[in-house]
Amino acid sequence: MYFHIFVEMNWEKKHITIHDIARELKISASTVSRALNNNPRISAATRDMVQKLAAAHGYQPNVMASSLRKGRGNTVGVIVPNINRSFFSNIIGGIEEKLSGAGFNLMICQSNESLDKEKEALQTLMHARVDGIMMSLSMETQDYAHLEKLLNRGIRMVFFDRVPDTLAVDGVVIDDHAAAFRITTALIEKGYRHPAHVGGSGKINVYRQRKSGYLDALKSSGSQVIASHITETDMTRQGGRKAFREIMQSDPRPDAFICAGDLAAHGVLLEALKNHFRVPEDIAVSGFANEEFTPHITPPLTSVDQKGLEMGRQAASLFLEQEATNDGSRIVIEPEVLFRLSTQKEITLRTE
Amino acid sequence: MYFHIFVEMNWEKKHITIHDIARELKISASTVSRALNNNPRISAATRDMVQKLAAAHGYQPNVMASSLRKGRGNTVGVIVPNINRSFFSNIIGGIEEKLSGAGFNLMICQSNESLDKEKEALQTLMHARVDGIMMSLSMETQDYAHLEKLLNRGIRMVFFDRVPDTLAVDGVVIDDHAAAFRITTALIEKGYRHPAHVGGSGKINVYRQRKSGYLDALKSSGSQVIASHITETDMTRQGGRKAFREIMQSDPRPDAFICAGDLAAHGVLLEALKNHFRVPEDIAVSGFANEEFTPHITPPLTSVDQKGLEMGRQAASLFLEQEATNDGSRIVIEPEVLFRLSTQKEITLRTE
DNA sequence: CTGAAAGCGCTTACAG
DNA sequence: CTGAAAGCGCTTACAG
Repeated sequence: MYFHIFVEMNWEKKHITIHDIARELKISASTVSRALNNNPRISAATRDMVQKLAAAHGYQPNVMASSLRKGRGNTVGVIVPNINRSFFSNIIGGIEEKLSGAGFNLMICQSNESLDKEKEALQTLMHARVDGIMMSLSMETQDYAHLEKLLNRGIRMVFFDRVPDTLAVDGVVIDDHAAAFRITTALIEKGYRHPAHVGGSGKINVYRQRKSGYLDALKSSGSQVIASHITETDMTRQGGRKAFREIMQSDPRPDAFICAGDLAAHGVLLEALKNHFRVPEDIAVSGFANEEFTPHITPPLTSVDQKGLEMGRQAASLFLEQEATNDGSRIVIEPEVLFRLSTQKEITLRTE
Repeated sequence: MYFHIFVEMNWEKKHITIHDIARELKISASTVSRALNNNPRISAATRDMVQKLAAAHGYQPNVMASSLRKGRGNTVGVIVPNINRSFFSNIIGGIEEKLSGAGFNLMICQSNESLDKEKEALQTLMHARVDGIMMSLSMETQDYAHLEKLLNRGIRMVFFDRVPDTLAVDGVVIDDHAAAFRITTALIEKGYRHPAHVGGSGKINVYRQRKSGYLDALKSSGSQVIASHITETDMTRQGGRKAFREIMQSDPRPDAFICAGDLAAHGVLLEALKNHFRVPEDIAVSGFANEEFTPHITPPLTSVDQKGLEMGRQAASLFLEQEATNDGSRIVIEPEVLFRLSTQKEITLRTE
């Protein structure tokens, strides 16, 4: 009786190995290993026999052992600025979807927009012997020496959204320029005369793209570029409020704010309302990223769907297809502009 | 020359092992291993010598090898309903902070509030041979058989926020009852006569607690409990809108809505405004979870800070202290109610 | 098609 | 205080 219980507990606790299966089937562990891995040199009969017994015992390969032996762990590291922004968590969802199908696990790190934390995360991931790294740069990351070092060591890397522009690395981005261009053009067509631009740091590629999309739209519609209508800010609500106050000093005053981020756009919006401007009648506001809150504020905020899920999937595919070298291929995804009430000039007049 | 280059490349590519260090120092690999792990039986002199050389070479232990040998991987699995809710991402932040200090890595999975995905995640984590699991139940999880199985196998588990109430497991929760009690009491004191309650599924512990906090507050303030003022909904904006319409049918009408979630509260708020009620003058609305958007909508929404970071830290500490068995200890954290404009009755009268 | 053997890099009784 | 040896569970040339 006691013995029985003891055996049962062992059943529960002890993991079954290929040797257990081999012994039971009176074949070698090598054969079991091959059968389990669908090695073509194994007869169909033994393969099926092995796989059946393995399934019956609920055999699970010890990933540490196989990783150690194979020299790679089937894990990929992911670094995002922040996990709780819907854009990035969607990307992670897309990556996970593709990669877990291919048998990879994810190790997720946050840089919190800090270069030091980014380096730290890289450190951790290399330490964990990941098979590759998928990441988006932190805002602070201007210099790519730490990334080059890894690339030179032959580490597989794929970047998404925020890509080191001077490095020939694989990456997937959205067409930021097109999104900003489309918004700006649309607002001009709706009758807004002087769209302003609240951008992010010019050191960051995506923000440069958004700004140049805005500028090109002004030019191609024959509008004047007014220097005092263009500013840079950190992408916070506070930054947006400040940007609004500053830009509204200028003459002529703008009647639209194309913002490179949703938080800044929301700041602009709140400050505009606070100063008794009507949105969208007097002033239009648009953001970027389609954060969860954007459709639910008053008025709902025009923004850009950056296709995070899609981006994650594509980045993962790129990673899977990637050969030993990064050859600098770029996938560009079309963003979708979501026009909402905050840019809908004179809607009441429409019904006439 | 060529040879030199070859050597250099090897330097970059090949990971250095304890044997390399042993050879260079003319000692055994055992000693190197012990020195690196600060084994007290090693002389200070050799320890320092080894550690110095290891540092100089940038030695990094192969975690797969040590995991395989030790039979555990220094990884803990984390399952949350959803990674992009600020509450849960804060919890993850707290867990990471404590656990990475103790040398653990995190494997993060999302259940998406689905029991099936929760089981799948558990499967994945066991497969990866994690040393333990920290999790919050999915909304769908009513039956705990899958968890009991793991517990019986001796898997270390710590739960946070949504804890299986019939199992004697370690967990950390907030005092949901107290938060709901405090809000309800405060609203009654502010002059709201008939607070209604928009709750979540009664099958879930946290929602039961919030409801009973509401009920107890009514009782202790001598208010009447009106059955038609109490409803259950999924915690979406749509659910909140529907709940508002339903409850407003009843007689007497409520003049306040204590909601068990922020999205539902926002739905209530939007529907109230749409129907030309003034918030907070005619109707007060409060939420739960202090989601990012709550301070920024109009009017700002009273909500409850669930102390995610703190909860994550405490859960991680519990995990680290935990002996082989789950003994069912519960840590209860005090939430903080953040009163905002949405529950601020007759603020204009205040100034008289 | 199958097996015996070596080895991935570490840790840890065992011995001294 | 240190070393030789075994072994964690797998994979994979090598041999047949």
